[in-house]
Amino acid sequence: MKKAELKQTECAARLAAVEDAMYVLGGKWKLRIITAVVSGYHRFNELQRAITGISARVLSAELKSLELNELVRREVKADLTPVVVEYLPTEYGMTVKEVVSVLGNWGLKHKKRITGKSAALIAKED
Amino acid sequence: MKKAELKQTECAARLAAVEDAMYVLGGKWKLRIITAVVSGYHRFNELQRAITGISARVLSAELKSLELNELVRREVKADLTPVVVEYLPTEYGMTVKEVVSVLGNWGLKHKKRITGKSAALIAKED
DNA sequence: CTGGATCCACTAAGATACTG
DNA sequence: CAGTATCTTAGTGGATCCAG
Repeated sequence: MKKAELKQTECAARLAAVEDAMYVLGGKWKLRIITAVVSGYHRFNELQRAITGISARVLSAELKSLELNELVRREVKADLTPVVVEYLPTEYGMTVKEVVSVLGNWGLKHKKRITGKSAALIAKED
Repeated sequence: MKKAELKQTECAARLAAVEDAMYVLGGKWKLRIITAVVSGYHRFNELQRAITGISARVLSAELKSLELNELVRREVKADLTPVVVEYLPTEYGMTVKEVVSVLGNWGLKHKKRITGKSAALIAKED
C-alpha cells in the first residue's frame, strides 16, 4: 500500500470516528440532556421540565441511548411505590465537556464571523 | 441577577453555540464534503464520485450551505461552454480541523470503550 | 458538466392518551 | 411519578428526469 493510499485510509478512519461521535452526541437533545443531568436535574419529570420543549417519548428514548453509552447512569432508588428513578452523571460523561467546549468555541467564533455578513445561518432564526 | 442565574445563562449560551456549530457542520455530509474538497477534489462530479452515496441534489444543496458559511469557495473558471466550476477550500475552512480532530479522538475512544461491552452503537452497523 | 425540479421514502420528533 | 403506545407531522435525503 502506497503512502497516498495510507493517507486516504487514515482520513476515512478519522471521518468514521467523527461520525461515531456525532451519532452518540448529535441530534437535537443529547447534549441538552447531558447538560441538564450534570447540572443537577435527576428525575424524569424534573428533566422534562428543565428541558423545554422535549416530549416524554423523546426524553425516554434519549435517556436510554445515553445510558447505553454510559454517559448517564439510571438508578432505581426504591422498588416500592412510589418508585423513584434517578438519572445521574457518570465520570465518563464528563469527558464530553472538552468536546462541547471546542465545539462551542468554534460555533461562537463562527457566528461572530458570519452574523450580519450574510444570511448564512438563515432559516435557523437565532 | 444572581450568580446561579448567571451560570444558567452562560450555560445556555454555550449550548446555543454548540448547536450553531452542529447546524453548520452537522448532518450526514458536510464534514465529508469539506474533507473531500480539502483533499483535492474540486469539480462537482469529481466530488460526487469521491463521496460515495451522495446524490447530486444533496451535494448541490450542501455545497451551497458550505459556501454561504465560507467553508468552501465556488469559482467559475470560464463562462464559455463547457463551463468549469471549482469548489476550493478556504483558509477559514481549515479552522474546522481542530474541531474534527477533537470530535474524532473522542469518537475513537468511545468506540474502544463501548465495543464488545454492549450493543451501544447498535443499529449503526459499523 | 453543472446543477435545478419533481416526486417519493425514511426517520426524528411532536401531541395526546394511557398504564403500573 | 415514570414511562409506553399510537398517531401524525416535518425535515432530510434518494431517484430520476431535465435544462443551460
